Amino acid sequence: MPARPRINLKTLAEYLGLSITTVSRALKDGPEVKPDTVARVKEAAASLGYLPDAGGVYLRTGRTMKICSIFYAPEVADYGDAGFLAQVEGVSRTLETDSYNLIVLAQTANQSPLETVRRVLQQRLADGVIFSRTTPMDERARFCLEFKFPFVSFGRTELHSPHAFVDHDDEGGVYDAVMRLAADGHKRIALFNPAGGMTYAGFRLRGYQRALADLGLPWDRSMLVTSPLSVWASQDAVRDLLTRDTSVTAIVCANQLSMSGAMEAALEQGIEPGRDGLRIIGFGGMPFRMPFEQGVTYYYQPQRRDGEVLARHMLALLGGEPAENLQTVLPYQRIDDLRRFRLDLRERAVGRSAADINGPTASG
Amino acid sequence: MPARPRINLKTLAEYLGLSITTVSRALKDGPEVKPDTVARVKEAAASLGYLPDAGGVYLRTGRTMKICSIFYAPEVADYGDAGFLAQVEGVSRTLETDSYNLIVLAQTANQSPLETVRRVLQQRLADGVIFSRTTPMDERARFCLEFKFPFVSFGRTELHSPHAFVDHDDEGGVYDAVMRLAADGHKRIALFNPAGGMTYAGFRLRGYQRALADLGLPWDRSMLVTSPLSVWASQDAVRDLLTRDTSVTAIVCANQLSMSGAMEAALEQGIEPGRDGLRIIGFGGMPFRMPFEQGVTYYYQPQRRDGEVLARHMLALLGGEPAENLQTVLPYQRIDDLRRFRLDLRERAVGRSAADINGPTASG
DNA sequence: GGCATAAATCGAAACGTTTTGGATTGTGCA
DNA sequence: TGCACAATCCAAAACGTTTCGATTTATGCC
Repeated sequence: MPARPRINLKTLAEYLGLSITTVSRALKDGPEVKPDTVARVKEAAASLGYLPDAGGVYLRTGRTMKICSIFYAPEVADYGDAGFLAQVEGVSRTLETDSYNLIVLAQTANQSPLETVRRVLQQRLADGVIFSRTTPMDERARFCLEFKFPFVSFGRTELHSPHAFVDHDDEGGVYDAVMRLAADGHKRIALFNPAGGMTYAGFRLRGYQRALADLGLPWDRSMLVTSPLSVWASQDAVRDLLTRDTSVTAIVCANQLSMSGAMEAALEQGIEPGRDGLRIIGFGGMPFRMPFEQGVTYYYQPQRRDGEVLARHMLALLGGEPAENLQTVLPYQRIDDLRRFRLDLRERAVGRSAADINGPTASG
Repeated sequence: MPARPRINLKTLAEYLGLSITTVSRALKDGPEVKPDTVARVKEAAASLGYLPDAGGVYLRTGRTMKICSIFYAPEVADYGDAGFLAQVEGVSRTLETDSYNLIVLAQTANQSPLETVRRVLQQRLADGVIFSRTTPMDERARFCLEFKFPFVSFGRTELHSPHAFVDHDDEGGVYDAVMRLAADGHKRIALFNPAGGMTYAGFRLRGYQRALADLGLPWDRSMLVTSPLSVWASQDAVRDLLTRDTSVTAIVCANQLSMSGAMEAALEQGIEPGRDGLRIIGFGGMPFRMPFEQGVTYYYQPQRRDGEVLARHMLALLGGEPAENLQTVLPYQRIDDLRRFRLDLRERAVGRSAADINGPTASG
């Protein structure tokens, strides 16, 4: 093992001719320490390069100074990143402002969602956890609430107990999408929702039904497609839909993978995706290139900004803020011209300003 | 903070009527502990749910039981993941077999590569570090060698001191690509190499030049394109090439983002990418859909398997294995029919076997 | 100068685990 | 039974930091 940092509280105390206690207290702005002494201690610590040893702090206080973010490997690792790493960057950069570091754990296909969270708590891997793909009665949320393990979910639950979350306005997004499609003359609009019983699917269905009701359009159950969100599964599901119902003229997709799958399926059926064929609208955090982009509308969630909000809520939670105050529903940013948007992203990338990359509606 | 696990060495020792020392020794198969006692202690530990407290272990031994993997945010987070999360899954799953956990850190655009590594060491965030995008005289590798900080690089350096690495056979891959293009009649073959002075660019250039020499084709410097690897930068660079030289019939691209960029640029010039127009070959770990796939050859690096090898080298290094024995160059797996390959991946995904997803040449 | 009080600093113990070296117990032989 | 040696177990200290409560120093008043 490499040598330990040579400066610890003991050496610092010896250097200053003070006790370890006083030095520790001074570094934490203890009110019973003379301001003179505080300044002297801090100056010496800075000039000697003292860094607190996280292990010592943990053993005494029980605080690991780590937050764990869990990603669902089958969804992310095989088919491309839907923005998780952008979120990781946002989370970790924000945590660092409070000396926290982010641990990333993969939940593989053969693990239950709860197993990974349980492990984080049992092994004291982190002071709190961030997880997504929430369900209405999410067992992880219930576990964390029961054991008082701090967490911020990316997505809501329907639990009565308040807890911290960051989510997007799925109901509003789908409502907007359907209203716009209807304004373009579409009457046979399908909704593609994710399989897995996630909470956000409910919000999306609600937005869909509300828009239909407001439009005076009938609610036709066969217009609801439910499927896992891989390109392949999406392609299958949309193929089925288009085969059994040729009157469908538009699909509101769950994410960009399912948008790609829907485009593939349309091509298979000899239908051109886009404004003149099958109209495709979708959601997501990574506007990378899809088979077709013209006539595609994309509801964008800037994941880096999302990550920052997640981290801020987590820090506030750890600082004692009540969870009721840490519940944020962020708007989607609608992109009607994906190509233009990606060009804009490109120009901003040249400027290399991370804050700008989050888009003009970033209010974080 | 949540309560600490209630079972520690003290409670276990009291339960067994032994000293803390003996219990600790027994759990580690200490040779001076009676086999009877060892078995008794282990059984009690298992049934009472004893888990060692990582903080206590760290404070005494200096071992954090964590490995840190650093990703370069601008390359990964903005433009989509080139397989990093698949690698994360492979690394973390393999580390877990030795009770290690993976920390993922983002190196942002305004940080130097060394800064993140230095921080990991100074703050004792991990026992070792994994980083990629190595340069020939990589300052991170030199730093780690100087301070004896264990590391495994994903990519080689040209440093004299031996160190552990996992890399792909870039020279062999490009050699193979050029030979095959030549066998198809191509004589004006461009090489698209990454900007940034990374070691692997040298290997690729070497493979390119060696193939040309073996083929008796002239080495024309204008056939070498160097650019950052975003879709946008790639598109620009290939546009420049095609504008100034219309005789180019094939490009060996650095990764699939640059393949996409090259396809975009070809389309701009009214050239059809593929077997009858501009032939495009590339490398990468994430065979997601590109604008064109017919006539495209893809040298695939299965990142999950790569991650497993990285983790095994790291564990061996920490276990005292000399770095000279931990240097692995993995072959690329050539995919001539991307569409077929993705269908195969899909079928395997249905089977949900992670080992199979790495492909038939996985020798890991 | 002595006393009371406040300000400032300090010693000791705690957190969980590992490891060195000592103490205790068991065994074999004269 | 006593001695020497091996097997087995144990006490104490270390790691770095925080925090409780005690001790020391400084200040103001009579």
